[in-house]
Amino acid sequence: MNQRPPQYLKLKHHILRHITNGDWPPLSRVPSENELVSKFGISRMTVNRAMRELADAGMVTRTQGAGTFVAERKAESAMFEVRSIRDEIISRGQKHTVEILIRELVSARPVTARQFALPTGTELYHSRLLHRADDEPLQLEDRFVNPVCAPDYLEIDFYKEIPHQYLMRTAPLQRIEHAIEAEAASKRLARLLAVEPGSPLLTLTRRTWSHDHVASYVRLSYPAGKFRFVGAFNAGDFKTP
Amino acid sequence: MNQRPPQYLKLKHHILRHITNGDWPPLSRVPSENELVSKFGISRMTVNRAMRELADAGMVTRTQGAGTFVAERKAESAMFEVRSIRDEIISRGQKHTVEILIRELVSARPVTARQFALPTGTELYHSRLLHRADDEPLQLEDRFVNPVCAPDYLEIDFYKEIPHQYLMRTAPLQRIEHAIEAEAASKRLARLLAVEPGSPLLTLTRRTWSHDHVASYVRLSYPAGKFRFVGAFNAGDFKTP
DNA sequence: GGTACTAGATGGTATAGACAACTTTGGGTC
DNA sequence: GACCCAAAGTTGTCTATACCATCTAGTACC
Repeated sequence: MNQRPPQYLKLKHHILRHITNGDWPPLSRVPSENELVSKFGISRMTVNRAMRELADAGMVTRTQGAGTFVAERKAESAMFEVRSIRDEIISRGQKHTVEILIRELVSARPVTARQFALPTGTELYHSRLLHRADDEPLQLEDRFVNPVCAPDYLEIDFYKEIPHQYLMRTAPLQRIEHAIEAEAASKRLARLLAVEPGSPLLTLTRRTWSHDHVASYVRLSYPAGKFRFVGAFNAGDFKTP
Repeated sequence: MNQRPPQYLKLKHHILRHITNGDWPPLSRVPSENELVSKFGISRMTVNRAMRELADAGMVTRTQGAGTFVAERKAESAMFEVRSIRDEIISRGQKHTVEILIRELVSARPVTARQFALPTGTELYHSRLLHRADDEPLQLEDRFVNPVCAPDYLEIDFYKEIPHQYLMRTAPLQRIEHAIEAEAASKRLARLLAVEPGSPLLTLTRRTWSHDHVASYVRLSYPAGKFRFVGAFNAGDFKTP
């Protein structure tokens, strides 16, 4: 009757599949424990464990008496949140403006293609935006997007919805890879960010996965002193009453 | 019989207290589920839930057939791991050397005292170490330590055990706060790290908590191009079999 | 001394049932 | 319509039991 993958894991994956496929959109209702009990013929304790672990992972939210619902913000749980630069600027009380420098369809160069694990020459969307806070350049965003994961990426009105928001909405995020480093500004970057050539920049490189493909590869560059990445981590629950 | 805090939480906190107090050192054995069942008069399923959640949080490790044991590496679970620079260098296949520049007891200046939430003038340990990889400066480590949390900090043989290891071993880590930024090298930093003044540095600032106090405040500076922080994050389990 | 096996201990999962706490809903009353 | 209240639905917790998989220690054997 019960086979190698435990029942609670099978149920977890069943739920996850519906969520990441998109047929259970954010905020929609997940079947109640008793419904799942009768549908899958497993006990309620087992269903409860599966749902509780999904809630711990932040995929669903549960409310006693109300029900279980697909969570909206999926990937923003880990430290060094993938936060929208627009939200960042606005929450500082500054004015956010964005300038579109590039928006095109390109053939992947070897170095870029390798990031996507795709053959050289594959067509990719490419955008380059400059974000300003109170009219001062804050972030230069150079982004490549896999057309398979976001077919109408070039059609977005970047002035209304920045790429980050679009991708979060469209593609169910599976994995994120970060690298943060410091570098000296090249002449081109210095000109765009209004700093001296050779002055320090803070650069975040990020790859995201969706539907088991690399969905995007982006480089975010900030002038030193104007931005920093922060995060916190708590061990266990660590309250000792 | 059962009161407001659920039984499984009471048990979790009971175990956690023994671990953070230090009377159950790392790798020591935690009572088996059946022992806890008879000791606390609760059912095994409840004990199992408590222990499973502690294992998920990384506080203990469990092995079927063997038992449950206090985990050794407590805080290295979050992304942007708190990894020892020595391990980092050695795992790159380079030679690690460390030079002790400062090792002293100081009265906290206002800006430092504020980081510790302590009054100005409180005595703190201060150390400054320079780590080299294959004789090239890689990291300058400027560290303040709360004597309450690590009384014999100044007595360590930094050549054998770098501060990071000592602190991990001594103080049960409760919380970590990070900030990563880029900066231009001051003359002093440039000289120590063997770079040009004004050239880009990557700087990590970190505070750690232990026993409900700020235990340490450290600034780690790296020459640009020689180091970067990497991390990854997976949503849910996200395998969809 | 070394090796192979076995019995016991331990954690991993699952069940059926129960009660409690909480939310929503619908009906009844004013 | 506005309000109150009871009923139904949902999640949170807990129990007692069961069977299985794995590891350990001790024993018997060579």
